[in-house]
Amino acid sequence: MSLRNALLGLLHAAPMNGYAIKTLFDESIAFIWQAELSQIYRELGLLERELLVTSSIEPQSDRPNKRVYSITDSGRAAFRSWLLSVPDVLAMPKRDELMLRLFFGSMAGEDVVREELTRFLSQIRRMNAAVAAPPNIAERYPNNPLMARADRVCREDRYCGFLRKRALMTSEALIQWAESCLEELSSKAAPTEDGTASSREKES
Amino acid sequence: MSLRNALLGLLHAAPMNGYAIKTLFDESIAFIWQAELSQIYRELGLLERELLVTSSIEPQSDRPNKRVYSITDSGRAAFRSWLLSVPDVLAMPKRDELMLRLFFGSMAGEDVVREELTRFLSQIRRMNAAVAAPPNIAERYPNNPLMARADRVCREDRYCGFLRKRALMTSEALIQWAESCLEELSSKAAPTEDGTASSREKES
DNA sequence: TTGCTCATGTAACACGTTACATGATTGT
DNA sequence: ACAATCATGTAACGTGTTACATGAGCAA
Repeated sequence: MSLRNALLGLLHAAPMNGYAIKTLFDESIAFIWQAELSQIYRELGLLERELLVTSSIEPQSDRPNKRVYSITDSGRAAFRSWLLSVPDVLAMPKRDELMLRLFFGSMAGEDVVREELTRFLSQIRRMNAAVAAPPNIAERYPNNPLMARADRVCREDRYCGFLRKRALMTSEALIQWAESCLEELSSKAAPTEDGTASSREKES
Repeated sequence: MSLRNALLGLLHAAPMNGYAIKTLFDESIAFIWQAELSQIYRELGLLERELLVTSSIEPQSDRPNKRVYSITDSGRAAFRSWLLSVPDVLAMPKRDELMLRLFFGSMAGEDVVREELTRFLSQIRRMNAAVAAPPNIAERYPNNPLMARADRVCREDRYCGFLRKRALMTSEALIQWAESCLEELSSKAAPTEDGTASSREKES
């Protein structure tokens, strides 16, 4: 139900075609929600069938025609009713492959775990930097007024500020965590000169 | 691909029936991975068809019979190859309903956002407490040696320690974040005596 | 000429959720 | 009497991913 409401929420601001929505997802709310183009097209089709949006073809000469979607009154109503009804559970369950891998870490061995943590760390550092100093989106899409507007609105919006802060705080916590794990791996069991205790031990 | 490897990993330790696996998921790795019973049964069926596990019926008199699954050699091989091949991307994309709701916070209004943050906070505090002082699982399943063993192994395992630490650090960061958001909501815009600036503003 | 951007879509598959059916035993 | 636990499963639906097809214009 969330992708559909993301779409309705974006269409609430302005009529858009699927491709533009995908760009918005990727550029402005990538760390909140993301979706594949095929998924967006499918969901837009469903929304149209349910009369929550309507579409019309906007012809273009040099480029492929656009199918531009607009939200309807019942779409607005559906979005509002989703937005205003607070769900009971807001702490979402986690399914994270790295965690699963770590859970079986003693079977994987120290080297593999170190490699995984190192990669994870560099990826989180990159996204932390991207959130701390967000690139100017408007500059990169000079002929796209939607992007410029979305960028400006989000920079000023109080709740978008909350989201940036959350991304910053969690990524910093994860950086600290991964660093501390790597330190512990280096400090203990690094020198295994004698053959008694190697990194991987078999379970009973 | 991850659920199947979670199953193979658990069966690596001991043969088990679907229901017991579900219990393990819920009690010991709930904050790492979770799955519905129907999903587990389906995946076990697929694994059996692909000869990565085998099953046999263990008759019981007073309770329904058990279908106990064991991992095969090719299952062990498949698990190992998954475990040892480090994927490129380890920082998983987030799809979090609360974040999406916050993104549209100015349309939802301050009261709704406050309610959402408050609920989120209490849920995260609860899970933080559960990780900080994990309940004794072995006590609650006195006739289940698998649970007792899983509990003991996980308490001693270095990588399970990493996982607990991660859950602690991220939940603490989220608690701080939600508290700071609620504070900001209370401090600013709490007294709106004059009608000039209300909490919700319409977009242009 | 190779590949990127813009643009729309289909098909198949993988993974996750919800509801339902069945039925004995045990605890409140 | 009612609910929970133990136990296995099916069916339908919802959501996310990957691969493919098509095609013009533009830049290195």
